[in-house]
Amino acid sequence: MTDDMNAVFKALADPHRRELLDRLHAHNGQTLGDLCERMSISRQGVTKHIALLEAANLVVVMWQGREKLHYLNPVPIQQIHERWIGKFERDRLQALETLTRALEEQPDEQSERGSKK
Amino acid sequence: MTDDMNAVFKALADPHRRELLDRLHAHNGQTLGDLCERMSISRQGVTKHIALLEAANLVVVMWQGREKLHYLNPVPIQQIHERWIGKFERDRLQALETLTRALEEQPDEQSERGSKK
DNA sequence: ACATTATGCAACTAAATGGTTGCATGTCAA
DNA sequence: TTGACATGCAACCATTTAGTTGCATAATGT
Repeated sequence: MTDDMNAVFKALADPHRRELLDRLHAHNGQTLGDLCERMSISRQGVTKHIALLEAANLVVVMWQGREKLHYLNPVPIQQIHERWIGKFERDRLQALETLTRALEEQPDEQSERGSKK
Repeated sequence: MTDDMNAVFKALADPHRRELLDRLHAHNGQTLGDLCERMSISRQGVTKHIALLEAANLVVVMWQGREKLHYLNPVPIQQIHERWIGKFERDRLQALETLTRALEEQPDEQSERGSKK
């Protein structure tokens, strides 16, 4: 519970997993079968992705008979926002200003090396 | 410029890269050498990470003589927040409530299979 | 001019990742 | 009880990733 931020960022890094979160966001409490529908990968592929999402605590599951119901847990995302994104946004304007000023300081020497063939 | 969200998420998935962003956040405009200090990996390792951060447009570079100055670009992070995190946060309470209600509906059958040895 | 400094590029390796297939197991319904 | 359904587990493979080392190049200071 201390710093699984890493697991959360890793989990968010894959498009399929973000898709799964999006689907749960659209309709919470879906079964594995539901989540597999119109997914381009196999059921086991989806299972593996879900395992990561569970490990990151982004998805919690509940068994109901033979069905596995999946629920979105928005808390880790909230934490990312608070612990990590917030601090960048906070100085967004200031950072841009710093960059702008820096760029203006060397109007002659721009990307001499950056654009070499 | 359309959807490099994937590149951004991927870039954020690595602890070293987040560390680099943190360092630039603490002190903008550092050189490669600066950023390598007290980093546990080699300079080339750092270079590779920075390449990804640049590809994701999270860091912009400016050459000044032989020095490469790095600046944090907070815009993509801002976009993540707006396009992706915001929508989850928005229903945070509602989603938790849904989960809570769902859990209460089956007080008998919890994780019968989930806890099998 | 020369040594030093700041960086880039390329080749290579090890490990992690994303995907598959095959088979096993528990649950439901007839 | 039996067959179909929902899912899990394990082995395997291909690709990507994170890291290294070695050498090349451009700018700087003396």
